[in-house]
Amino acid sequence: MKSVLSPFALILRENGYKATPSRLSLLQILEKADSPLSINHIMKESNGNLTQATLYRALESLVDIGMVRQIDIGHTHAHYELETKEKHHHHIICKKCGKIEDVDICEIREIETIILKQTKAFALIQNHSLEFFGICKTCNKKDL
Amino acid sequence: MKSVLSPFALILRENGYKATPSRLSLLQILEKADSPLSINHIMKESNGNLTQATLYRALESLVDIGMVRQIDIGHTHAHYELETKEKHHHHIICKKCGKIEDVDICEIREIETIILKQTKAFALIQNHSLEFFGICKTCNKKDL
DNA sequence: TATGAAACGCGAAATATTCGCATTTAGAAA
DNA sequence: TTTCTAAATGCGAATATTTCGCGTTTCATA
Repeated sequence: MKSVLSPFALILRENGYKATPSRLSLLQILEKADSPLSINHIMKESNGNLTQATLYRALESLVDIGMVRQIDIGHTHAHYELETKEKHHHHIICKKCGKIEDVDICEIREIETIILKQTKAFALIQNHSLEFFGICKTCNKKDL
Repeated sequence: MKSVLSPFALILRENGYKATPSRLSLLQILEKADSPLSINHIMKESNGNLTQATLYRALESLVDIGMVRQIDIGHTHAHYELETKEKHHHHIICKKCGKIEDVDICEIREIETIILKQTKAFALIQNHSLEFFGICKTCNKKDL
């Protein structure tokens, strides 16, 4: 009886990584999330399926092959989000309360082409970060 | 004898912060730098003029009023750069060797206008992060 | 189903950042 | 100029975040 590989498992193998329970469980957690998650958040979600060291190592491999995106939302620790071609997006973060909203516009690919034409030193661009920081309407009202 | 205030000192005061030696010295270090600096780097440059705690606190205030920009170049610690209207720019970072080059194009202001029209939750955008990650030509050759 | 490289778990080490509190200081006010 | 006070600093310790070493387990290939 041959088991069917999940799409996630398939991608992992294609990239030379083993489809381990840790990685699959991490991917499932990220898949359910509707905003970038911190290490602590992921640990709690995992219900003991993930060790801290394993989580860091799993994230490293997934970021490496582009399945996961590491995001800096202005804290002293990173956040992580599933990266898919269809849902590629960025964020706007409220500096007061931390609220996060997705930003779907991304004309960065075009800018990347221009950059590669201008640069003398770089051969290729693999990815980019783009986040916006501001004040949400709720916090803005409170400040008057 | 009235002493003349430096431009940096003036901006600090306008924003309600004291123009202390720590802050001015930090600003001078950042002014001389040609790429975003880490805490360690700044500490070394400062030749004992800055304590670690003071440095973190100084950076916090300067980032707060927009004189300094905190930049994530994909390490586990932040980097800092002087922010000026005239020289606003972004970066492209080599994932292999860490080389950093400035990217001068920035059409993000226009995107910000669009975002504010689309969003229901956000009142204003104060700043943004945008960095590109890729491979420099030197590292790219080595990889063949 | 045996095998080896890759991944894991554990605990400790290394980094990075923040905090508490006593002391000093910038800058406003007298 | 001198006085005064909130703000800023220095020091050392605490906290938070990330990485590492190493013995054990497991995935995936043959």
